[in-house]
Amino acid sequence: MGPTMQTFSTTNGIRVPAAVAMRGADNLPRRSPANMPTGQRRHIAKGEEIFTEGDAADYFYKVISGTVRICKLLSDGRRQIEAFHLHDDLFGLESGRTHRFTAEAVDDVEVLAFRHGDLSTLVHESPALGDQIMTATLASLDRAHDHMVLLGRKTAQEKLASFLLDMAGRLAQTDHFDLPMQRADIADHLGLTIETVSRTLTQMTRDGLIKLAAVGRTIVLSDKAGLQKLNA
Amino acid sequence: MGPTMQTFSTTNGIRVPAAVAMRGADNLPRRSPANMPTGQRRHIAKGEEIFTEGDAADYFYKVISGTVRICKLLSDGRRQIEAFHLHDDLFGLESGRTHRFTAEAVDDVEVLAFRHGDLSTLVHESPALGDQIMTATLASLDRAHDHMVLLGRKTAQEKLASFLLDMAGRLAQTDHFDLPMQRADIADHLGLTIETVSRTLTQMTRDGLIKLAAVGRTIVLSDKAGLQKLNA
DNA sequence: CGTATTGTTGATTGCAATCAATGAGAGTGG
DNA sequence: CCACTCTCATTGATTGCAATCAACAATACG
Repeated sequence: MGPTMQTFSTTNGIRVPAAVAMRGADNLPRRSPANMPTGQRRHIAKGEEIFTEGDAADYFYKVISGTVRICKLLSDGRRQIEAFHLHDDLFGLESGRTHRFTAEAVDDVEVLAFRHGDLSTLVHESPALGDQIMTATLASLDRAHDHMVLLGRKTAQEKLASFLLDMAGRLAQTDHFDLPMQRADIADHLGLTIETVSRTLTQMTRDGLIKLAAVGRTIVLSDKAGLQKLNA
Repeated sequence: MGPTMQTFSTTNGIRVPAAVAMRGADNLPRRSPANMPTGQRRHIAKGEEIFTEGDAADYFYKVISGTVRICKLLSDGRRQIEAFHLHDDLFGLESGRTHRFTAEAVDDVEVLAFRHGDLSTLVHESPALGDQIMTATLASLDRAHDHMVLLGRKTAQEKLASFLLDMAGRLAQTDHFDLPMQRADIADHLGLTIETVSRTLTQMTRDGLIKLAAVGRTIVLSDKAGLQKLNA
């Protein structure tokens, strides 16, 4: 895990080769690296925001480590978390000049920041890179579509089953993992309240579907098949 | 309105110049038109499907006229309509080799079909076109994000206010328009039941927010400010 | 050790779903 | 042309899932 990784991430919704970020210059034939925009490393402390809705979209980002939440707020404070972004995910790409959502660090986060204005240049000079960003964006749209089904048509239990299976796939290869976010984040991602999240997890524990550590963040999927049955 | 239109559509979520579709060849310097993929006109009758989830993603499409609904189904028949696509909107672009959702004609529809495999070639040869498709896709992602807030965090009344204002903006410049889709489509788009859609529209009529024709499809927004107050 | 934050559990409410019936058109065929 | 059917929309009665209100427990933090 790290910036030197050159394989595709296959567990993330947005698949971008790490090489794109770190060795972008090498992808451009007959160009000196000096001409190239380079991802700029940035660290964001837990709870801090990376950008807010309405900010100028000067940069887009790629997650190196940690978890980023993308959210939108209604005027009265209701919040929807559109997505959590993990290692290798891209976020902050915009069609317009400003960011249409807020990005915050769920835990301590490291990202690479790319000048948004360079996107077009990058794509011009390396069509393969353009393809990959396009693919990543389409994959993100895919995930958004799946999440709309969840928000519009699934029950609380189904929402949590889907969420846990998704996070397990992205955070670890095993059925044993620690959630990086708190209940309020899960609730605002799934269109529920924290009470319902808590109650549903407790019920799933009673049903033998999962095991919850006393601490609350550690999850074991003890009946993956049972969870998958709730998923579709 | 037709294939000769060369201006941008500004009222749709996905903005693509019509010229891209119909005169793509002209955008490619020093290339014979014979080499170029051309949009293939297709007519789909009301209710027919354009492609189904799982189909090979051989083509992507651009709406010329009519309304297309994009949906996903759960195994037990619950349906989520991810989006309605109107004039000039692109749909059916995929990151993988198969379609991840179903596209159906809400009413009689005309589209242009483009070979999906040509996308990469097109973008290679005309970076400007690539930018535009990229922009259209990002705009689509934007709309998806807005819709997630609606599905996850808005009340039935707020959902319908948002929906009516959106459709008014896209279908007409006036506050008087005909909805192309039936109540079941609206319900499955907003994460509600047809009964709740009907009741809420009736209540909005009583509140003087809208006027409903006896036929049911014709809507007048009589208090746009009132609706906008419900929107955020 | 005291305080703030986060998570769990209980009691109750309320919004939208479900179940059910009726009405209004549109299309069909006798 | 008119019954007949089918689809679509509305309205009413009731239920039920998740939200809200409330208290408390557990953990982190200064």
